[in-house]
Amino acid sequence: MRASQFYIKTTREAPLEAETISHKYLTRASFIQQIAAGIFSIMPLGWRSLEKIRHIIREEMNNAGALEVTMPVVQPRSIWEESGRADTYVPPLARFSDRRDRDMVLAPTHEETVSIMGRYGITSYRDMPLRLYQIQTKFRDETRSRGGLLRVREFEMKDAYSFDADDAGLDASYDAMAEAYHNIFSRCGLDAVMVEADSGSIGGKDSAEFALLAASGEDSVLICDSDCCGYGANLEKAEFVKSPNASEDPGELEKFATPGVKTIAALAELEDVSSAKTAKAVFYAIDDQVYVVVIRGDYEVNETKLRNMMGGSEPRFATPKEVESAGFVPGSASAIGVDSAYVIADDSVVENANLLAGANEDGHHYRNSNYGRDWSADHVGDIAAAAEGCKCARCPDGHLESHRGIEVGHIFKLRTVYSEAMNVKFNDVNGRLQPSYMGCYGIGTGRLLAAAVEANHDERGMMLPKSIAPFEVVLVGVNLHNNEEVRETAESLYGQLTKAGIDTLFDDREEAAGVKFADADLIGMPVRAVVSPRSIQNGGVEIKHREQAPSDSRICSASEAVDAIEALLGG
RNA sequence: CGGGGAGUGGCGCAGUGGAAGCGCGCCUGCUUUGGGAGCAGGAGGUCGCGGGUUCGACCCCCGCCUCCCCGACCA
Repeated sequence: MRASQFYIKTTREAPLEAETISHKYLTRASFIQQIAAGIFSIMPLGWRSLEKIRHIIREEMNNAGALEVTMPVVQPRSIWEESGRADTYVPPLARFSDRRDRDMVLAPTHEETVSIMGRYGITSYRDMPLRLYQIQTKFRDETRSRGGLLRVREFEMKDAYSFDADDAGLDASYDAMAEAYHNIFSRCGLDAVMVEADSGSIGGKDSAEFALLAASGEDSVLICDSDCCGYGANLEKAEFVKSPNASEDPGELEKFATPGVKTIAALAELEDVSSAKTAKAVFYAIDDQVYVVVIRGDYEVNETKLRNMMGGSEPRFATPKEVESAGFVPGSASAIGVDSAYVIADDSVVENANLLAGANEDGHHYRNSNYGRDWSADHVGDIAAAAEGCKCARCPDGHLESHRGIEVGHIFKLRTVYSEAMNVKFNDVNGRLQPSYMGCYGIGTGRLLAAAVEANHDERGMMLPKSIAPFEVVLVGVNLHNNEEVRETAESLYGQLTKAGIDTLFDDREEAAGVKFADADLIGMPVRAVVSPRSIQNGGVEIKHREQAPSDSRICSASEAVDAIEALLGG
């Protein structure tokens, strides 16, 4: 492609609203253009990168036995009523009425339509496995979009769905997809880690997300630092082994004055002990019932674990009013002596003796509170959030490292949630009607591109991996328009590169050399070849990799340039 | 939805109750060509929208819209 025939309009400055690196670079390099909050157009350069991503995805999906389809973005609301998600989907469905006043929605995902597609033809266990995928636009009316393409409202996603006759089949489909995902990310040059994830309120048993570790990520991911177990999970899901306090005999419950002490940190400091020697009480409302949640002072509550333990309803912080009317004194709260309270306890407070706890009296706490003797709970379990340094639950020596990650893919075992609701049923070997076992598998293509930029850039611009860069090579001509030898050499090299099947951008614009170099760095093609009076004087063509400094470039003769460039590209 | 910030040429920004400016970009010509060039001449703005105050509003007042950041939320 000749740059003079293409649409490249780079800018020196990014728009005011761009804050993340990927947003700035993708905008400055004219890959994307913002139209509204969380809504973008894709420009020719961005399109090329996305097209390469799509191509890789298609190949891997096809290899995994999935068939490509397209399902509508605009859907009748009635099918969402059938699945039961018309009113429960969060964020809210974007709705509108058509001219006949029918209720329509913009699809945020496609379980409903794929279920309809599946039930059309799946009548026997012999019809499965069936794996379908599409690369399609979604619209989610997020309460807040952010970070350029990292989190948007309208976006393109590859979503795949599997139908199987039983759990074993679902496991096989899920594993096939997980393998395809590993291949996709690796072929995109991205080091994405697969970590366990919570399956969310939609149910299902297993779920995993693929995260690209990057400081700008929204996700917290915990990964075991030991080589032996490979355990990783996102913050919502992460398990860990709690470190017990030194065991001691129960002491006598003793109330003491703690004027002005409102926090665990202050309490621990006053008594000169670790916060692990305290019991912390926090207040949640679940289905409008107020609970006091008691956890050891050095841990935080994991609301997802809490939700799952309590049956799936979303917990929220209780209001001060609710806390008071339940009989608690914030700052000095505990479950001790509040008989009417609903109590949830993390196992960390159950197993450790002689903790400092609130006395439910302003300015007072207890020493030596012990579970079972001084108070008890209605529910006990693991509701603690894992954090950096916690002991790994899967291996003896490992500890968890905390990372920020960008969620670029997510796979779920849905099982029969949708097939029951949407009536995707088949006759099994015994002739009995069974719901199909479904899975769903998503990759955000735009987010993948943005994540790749977040993970691969320097101060001059993007450094996209060759498999997804808009071009593999940029051929810069300097003095093309007034130097016959330069022009002939460059044109000839461009022809050879094209013939060799190397995706080349030939910068034949009438721009100053500095402009072309700056653009090449910003767009970040993996290899740069320069033909100029100087390079010819030095023996031919100057080549360098994007990751090399200009001073590390080298000269090769025009005849060996294609081979040298291929070598630099690496395979 | 709560908190904070911002809307002035394509982009980044300044600005004053009395004739809308600067840098970059853009157009023409000439000169240039190794890190976003030089000279000269040009084009381009409903100062977010609607009301109000005023002889006069980009500026002051009221209402609204939009965008960004933090939080909440995120099958």
